[in-house]
Amino acid sequence: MGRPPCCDKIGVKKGPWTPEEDIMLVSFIQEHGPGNWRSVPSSTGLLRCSKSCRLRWTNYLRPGIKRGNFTDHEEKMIIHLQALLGNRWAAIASYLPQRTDNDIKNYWNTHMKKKLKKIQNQDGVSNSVSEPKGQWERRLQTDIHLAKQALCEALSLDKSSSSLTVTDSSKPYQTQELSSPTTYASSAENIAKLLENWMKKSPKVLKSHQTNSDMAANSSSSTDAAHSAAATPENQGFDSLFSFNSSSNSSQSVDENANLTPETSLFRDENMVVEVNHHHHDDQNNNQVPLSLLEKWLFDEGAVQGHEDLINMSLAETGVGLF
DNA sequence: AAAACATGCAACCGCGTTTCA
DNA sequence: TTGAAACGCGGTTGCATGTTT
Repeated sequence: MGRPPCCDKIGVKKGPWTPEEDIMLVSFIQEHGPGNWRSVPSSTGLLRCSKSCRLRWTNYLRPGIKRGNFTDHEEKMIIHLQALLGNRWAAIASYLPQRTDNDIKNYWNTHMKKKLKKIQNQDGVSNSVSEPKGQWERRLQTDIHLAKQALCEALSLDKSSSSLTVTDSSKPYQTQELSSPTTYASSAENIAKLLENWMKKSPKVLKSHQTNSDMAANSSSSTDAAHSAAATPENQGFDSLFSFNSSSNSSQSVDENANLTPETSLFRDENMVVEVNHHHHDDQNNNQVPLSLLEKWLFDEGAVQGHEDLINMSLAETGVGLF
């Protein structure tokens, strides 16, 4: 008597997303912002469950995502953080703002496991990466540090009069701004790039998409639009479609987003932003009572150090010593 | 050239947690 | 207070692509 899968309803489409669907989803998010996923399928007409929409956005369409080619630094971060936190991919991803948890998980399961196994075989020592001794203690300590950091940043948020810039305390290395329609621009670039790649594939791909019965309703017009748009170097069709605020960064490629701006990093945790956006004043009013005690606790042990310090501490503690 | 096998990654599934009526 | 719905996360799968035989 398990829970029925949310996507088992009749008429809910599964499988790879088409460019048309991506456009529909991004268009909706441009207007309404991310979050409130349950209303997305009905509002957009997408034949997808809300879960699928959220996943597509967070793992693929969200601006600021860097794909492929993990750098040495990122790789080391992942190894150390995995040793420290275990398979808490979302937590690990919070230290790598341009990477999604799914991406990191995939990278770990494919590249890293292999690499580490190789290294372990070379050393002839069973390493502690998978489940190091005392991991629970380290995990607990890390969580405490993160919690302190979150509180610290919440306090500074409350104290600052600025309502434009907030920091998601659970997402290190990031700054965030209030959500506005203009911040969704780079999604268009993501899609444009996707479409380019999509069109580069053999025509059979296109054909397979077109023959999909689920697309029958709107294939004639939208597929043509995608085709013509992707067929031109400038993706003109989509330029017009995504003409909103494309001037500020339209020349950037997805990879160039590697230098994450506050604008793009906004999407690291959309719900949090929306939350802040809507309830910032409420927070200021409602959270004051317990903070004095928390402040005391925080500052008794000294100011919470920066994220770098946390990482360094964690890395020193892990003693993985792979590099 | 083609079959078999390996790899990488997007997407799905199940379940614990949170939210809300 | 409670139960249903939604959210979020980690594990897993399926398929397209690349490599080897």
